[in-house]
Amino acid sequence: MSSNPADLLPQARIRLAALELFGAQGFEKTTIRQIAARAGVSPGLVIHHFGSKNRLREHCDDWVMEFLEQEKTLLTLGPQPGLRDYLAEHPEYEPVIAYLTTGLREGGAIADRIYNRTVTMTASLLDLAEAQGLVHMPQDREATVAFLAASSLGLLMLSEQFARQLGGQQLDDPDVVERYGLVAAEVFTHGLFTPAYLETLQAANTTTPGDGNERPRNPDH
Amino acid sequence: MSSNPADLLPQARIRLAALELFGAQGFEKTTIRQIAARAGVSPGLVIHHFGSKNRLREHCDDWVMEFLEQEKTLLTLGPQPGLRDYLAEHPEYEPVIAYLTTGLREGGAIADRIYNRTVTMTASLLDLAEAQGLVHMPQDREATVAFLAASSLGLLMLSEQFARQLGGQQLDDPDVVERYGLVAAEVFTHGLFTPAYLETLQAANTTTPGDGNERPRNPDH
DNA sequence: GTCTATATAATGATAGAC
DNA sequence: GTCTATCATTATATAGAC
Repeated sequence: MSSNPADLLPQARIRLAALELFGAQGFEKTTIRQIAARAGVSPGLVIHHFGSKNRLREHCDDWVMEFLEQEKTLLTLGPQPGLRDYLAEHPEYEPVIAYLTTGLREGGAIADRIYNRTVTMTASLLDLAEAQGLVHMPQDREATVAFLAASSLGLLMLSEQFARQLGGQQLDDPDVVERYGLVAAEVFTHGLFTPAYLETLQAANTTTPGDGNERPRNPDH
Repeated sequence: MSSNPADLLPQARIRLAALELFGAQGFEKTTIRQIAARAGVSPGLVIHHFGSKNRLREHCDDWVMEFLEQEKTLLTLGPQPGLRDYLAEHPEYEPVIAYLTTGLREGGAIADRIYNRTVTMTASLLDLAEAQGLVHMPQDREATVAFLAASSLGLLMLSEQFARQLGGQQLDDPDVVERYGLVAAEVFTHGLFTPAYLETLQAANTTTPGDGNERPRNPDH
């Protein structure tokens, strides 16, 4: 991620190449030969430095998580107006975002780490907003954080389909950013359903659950 | 999916075995030999009936989408109280849900089909709710539908991490269902942020975007 | 540290007997 | 339709020269 890849030492070039390929193609579809070719070294050197393909993945995982610790802003970015310009100023973030997205999709250890990191970040941002009186916190704070974290990361995982429906191709396309930003703001400020909706749901929760009648009342659909 | 797998014809057993394995392990990690073993046939017969591993996947895709057309309720299910009992009554849905989740994660053709189907379903449900006066629709209806569809499917893709944080293991665990249901109802009814939040965001959108200052105002984080 | 050459294993797909 | 046997390819990982 530092300046020119050709200036990096072979070991760093290998890690960078692996990071980019894992993020773009996924772990399974990426071969050691591809990584070696992109890094400009032999396949044998990849194994010599990292032991195995799996250990190379772990190194990439650690590297990305450490990168996120230093660049805390990255995990707070959603499809809001500033995103496009922010990414334009920091082109070295793109492979990291691809790695995060692919890592979440593939599951495994890195997905848990990203999710947990997002939860922590979301919680502190929510604390900040609450301290400024900008939020009226639901009773279940932990569930709120979980819901927000899963929603934002879920949107990232579905960014391709989401952006396409909104007339763009990427999450940071201007049209996508504007339309999503306005809707999210509206929904998260005024809500989407009338209070009558909430009352029927709460009534269903206090009565016998599982009779099947409360299903259509789910506000998530 | 019909009664006992042993009663099915070999071709149907192969399709069922492939569906379950693709959903549980993903397409890449599943081998033709595994499918054949689970279906109780030889690897050669798998190819003889479906031509190739990729064509077998396409058959599974088509089968699942057709299944969804008949069982429309399935795609409207979120982690609400009725889910657990509903799935208990229909154990044959579990492999389908796993296939949907894994298919969304792996991307490709099936992910688009699932997303588009969810959008259609979400739109009609929103229409229904609006007709009953239960929803105050944002200006951008299409973006609202896209947001709701991506949110619910994103939650499905992250159900493992989400459920774990809420003290469960699956999306349909009682604790998870109850806590999520209440928070979602609260957020989607009353909203999460104060109107001041919305005003600052709209002000940022009408002025010059991309100065970086409107980033922390994103209500999604 | 870096390379070439190769061992070893597993996979998707084919061929042909029954 | 169903099987066994096998081909051809590709992958990770190793061994050893330089």
